[in-house]
Amino acid sequence: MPELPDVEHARRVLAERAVGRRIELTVTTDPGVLRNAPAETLDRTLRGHRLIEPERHGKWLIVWTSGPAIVIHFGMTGGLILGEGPQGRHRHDRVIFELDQGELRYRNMRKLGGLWLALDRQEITGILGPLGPDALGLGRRQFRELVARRRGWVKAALMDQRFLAGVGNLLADEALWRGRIHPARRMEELAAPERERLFDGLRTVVRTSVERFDDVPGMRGWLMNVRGLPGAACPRCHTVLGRTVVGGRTTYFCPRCQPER
DNA sequence: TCAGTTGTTTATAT
DNA sequence: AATATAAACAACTG
Repeated sequence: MPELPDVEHARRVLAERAVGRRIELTVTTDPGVLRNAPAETLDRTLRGHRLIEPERHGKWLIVWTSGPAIVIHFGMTGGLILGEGPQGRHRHDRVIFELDQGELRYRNMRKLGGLWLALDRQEITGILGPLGPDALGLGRRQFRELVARRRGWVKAALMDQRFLAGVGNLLADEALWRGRIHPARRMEELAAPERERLFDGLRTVVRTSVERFDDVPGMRGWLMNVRGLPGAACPRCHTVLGRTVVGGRTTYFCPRCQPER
């Protein structure tokens, strides 16, 4: 589930275990994931710098060093692995940062997403593009303001990174299911209590999935745990789930808990 | 062989 | 100006 929780997990691992380490060598085994600098530049620019506290905005990870920053997006199949050494390397480890102690690997099977080099915050802003507020720690009032100026399908809004940063297909379905809102309802037609339910569902889903990263998906009683299974039923009322497409993505919902109107 | 997959960008249409 | 849709990217799995 490379959505906000995965990226936040990676950020915490780095913060706890990699801050202070020095990059000795950057090995690029697949230049296809480098988006704005050739492998040689990446290595030359980063070499000798130490990792400092990383940041996250939505699904973007910003790995700061004492010099430039590495801007990382996981796409659908990416992640970071902190290893003790070269053992355990995988063929989808596309870039490897050899540290003075251990190594950091950017693994990405499908190569959507990638890795950027940025020299300052302004460059990072340009790489990230327009992003809404981060979904983790989003306040209720802020959410109300956001919703007030959005029209169209509610699920499309949740997944729109310019509206709200960090929520993808699975989290959007989960939040809607929790809030008992049909994914194809229109934002401007949601009544005030429905908007509050949506916020509550979103907050619970984002917070819980960040704190219990290892169990997501797979958490009992969650939509994620059953979506896609043949004959899957709503964990709440056991009605057979509905399946449709919203915002271009396969969408699961409970026809009973989340009525169309 | 075919359909499907957690994400984003681009083009096109409304 | 926003929003909706589809295709493309790419590499797998069932």
